[in-house]
Amino acid sequence: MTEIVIENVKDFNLREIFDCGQCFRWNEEDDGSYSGIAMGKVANMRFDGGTLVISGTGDEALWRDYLDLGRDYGEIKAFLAEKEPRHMPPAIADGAGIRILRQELWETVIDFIISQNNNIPRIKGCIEKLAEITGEYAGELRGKKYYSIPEPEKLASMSREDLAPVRLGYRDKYLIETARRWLSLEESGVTNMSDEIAGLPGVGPKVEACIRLFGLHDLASFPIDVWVKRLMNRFYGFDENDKKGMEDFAAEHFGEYAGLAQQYLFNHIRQIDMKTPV
DNA sequence: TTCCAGGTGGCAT
DNA sequence: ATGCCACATGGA
Repeated sequence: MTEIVIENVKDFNLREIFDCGQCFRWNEEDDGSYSGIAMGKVANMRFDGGTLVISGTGDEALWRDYLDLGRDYGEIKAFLAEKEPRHMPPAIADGAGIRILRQELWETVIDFIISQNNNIPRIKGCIEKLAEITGEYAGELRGKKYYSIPEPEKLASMSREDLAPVRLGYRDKYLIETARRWLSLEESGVTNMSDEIAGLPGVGPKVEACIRLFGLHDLASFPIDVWVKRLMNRFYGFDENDKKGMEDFAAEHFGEYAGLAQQYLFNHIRQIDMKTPV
């Protein structure tokens, strides 16, 4: 059990990073630290006064990359607040420690196919159960066993009956078909999967945008879901079905960091509506 | 009971 | 190109 200590970490908050809907496999412990699994490595993270302590498996380089510690988020926040001074500053203040993780592509494909027409607690439950019955055992931490997300080969070999305990609903067939498509793409020599995301079964415009943002770290990608429609209406006056208008606005005002802007705003409006339900 | 959740695919205009 | 609607599941 190694312990990694990283000091002088800025623009960083574990809850805002792990509980903002970009990932689904990290959970808060009673002591305020977070435990979870990524890239097959199990770890616990605690953060206090600019010092990040990571215990478990995986080396420092791996976690630095995953947490995107090489990027200056302060610079991006200043850029966004300057480009859109009306609602961006309070949104940034609400989630000043948000970062976009560098997650594995295949996992985000699985995650966001499951996310469609679903809510975050149930998405987490489905992914947990999927890993438990189809993934590889990855280790134990604080009395809890962790399992990795199944590889495409594994998932492609499963039937809907096999996946029934995961309670995926109608999404089970999308996962299986996507795994099979993924395999055949690999077998036909496709190396750049980023061109193949659109067109996978169960992947429409919104899921594709999430995969680009969270799985390919394309910070310009701007996913539009029910919450974003709500906020674009409330903050900027858009009709809720004017997706094109919202995309143009995001590109114009948030530019290459539209996806990060989306995360600040998404987090912000959820904070508001959780506290004061309409 | 009905509505909703980080929507998509299929089918009808 | 745009507008409906069924789709599984579980919590409010």
